[in-house]
Amino acid sequence: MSKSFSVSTPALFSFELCMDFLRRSPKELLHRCDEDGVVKALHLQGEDILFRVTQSGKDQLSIRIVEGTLTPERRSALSEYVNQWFDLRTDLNPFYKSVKQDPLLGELVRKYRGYRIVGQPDLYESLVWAVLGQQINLSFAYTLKGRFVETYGRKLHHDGQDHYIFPSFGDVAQLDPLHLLPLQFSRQKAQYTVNISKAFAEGQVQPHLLSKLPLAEAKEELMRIKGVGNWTANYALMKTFRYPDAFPLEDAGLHNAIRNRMGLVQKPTLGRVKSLFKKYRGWEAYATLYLWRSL
DNA sequence: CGCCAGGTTAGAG
DNA sequence: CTCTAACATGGC
Repeated sequence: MSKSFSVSTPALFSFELCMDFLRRSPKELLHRCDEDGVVKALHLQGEDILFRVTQSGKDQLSIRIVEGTLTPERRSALSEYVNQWFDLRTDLNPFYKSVKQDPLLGELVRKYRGYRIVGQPDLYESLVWAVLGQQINLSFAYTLKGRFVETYGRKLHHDGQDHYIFPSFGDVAQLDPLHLLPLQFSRQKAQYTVNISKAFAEGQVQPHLLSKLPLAEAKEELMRIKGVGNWTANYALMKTFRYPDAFPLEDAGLHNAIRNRMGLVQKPTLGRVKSLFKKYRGWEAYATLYLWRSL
């Protein structure tokens, strides 16, 4: 069987802009970018595989298995993964039309035409990553994630390079939070990380059930975990299940972007952000994405 | 005594 | 309901 196959891409999709996002930190261990594409390791149906995504033609992505076998089941799972990763099923036309004249977003959607939310298909990884990023700069967050992944994740060697797979919640659930302190986790981050892992391991959070709930209820479920507040729940639901109306309202970066674009001296209040976002109803996640991009 | 960063919790008022 | 301290450390 062939080692590669194609996935077709919609109108208004820019692989390059999504690649820019994937390239944003040199400390990222969970995928590796080069000039043409991205390589990622994944645990899929009982086997660790390594695959590479590149653009092939105007409206297609090519997926090639670098290590592992490509069965028909795996092919369809990978195709689904890539669709979800790059959000290929969303039609951006209605959004672009509605913000054409918008003072905050009009210019941004023209400048970053085709940019899509690069998702995080794994809810567990989304939540842990959000906790690691709480209240610290992104660079340090990547340092913490790198140590966590190197210490508790799995490693795939290929062609002289290491590729990492995110730790499993079952393994992390058994850790005493104290074990994470040497990685320079704060006590809080350590406790929150183990809390999340336990919630998954003990079945309190079941992603496939959660994804069927309305946003408010899904958020409520996630926020029962100590360490997952409104910001984190929104962030994870936006990145993993792509609730179009989920967005981290309290996000400092979002506030800075609004301040910059509106020429404000101070960051907007929560009420102001809420009211500004009313006109983006149903596209809050994408409005947030483009504002983040402007930073 | 420098301030803010892709926040959250517990406790006080 | 709103306000505050504590959490740990890097980057500018």
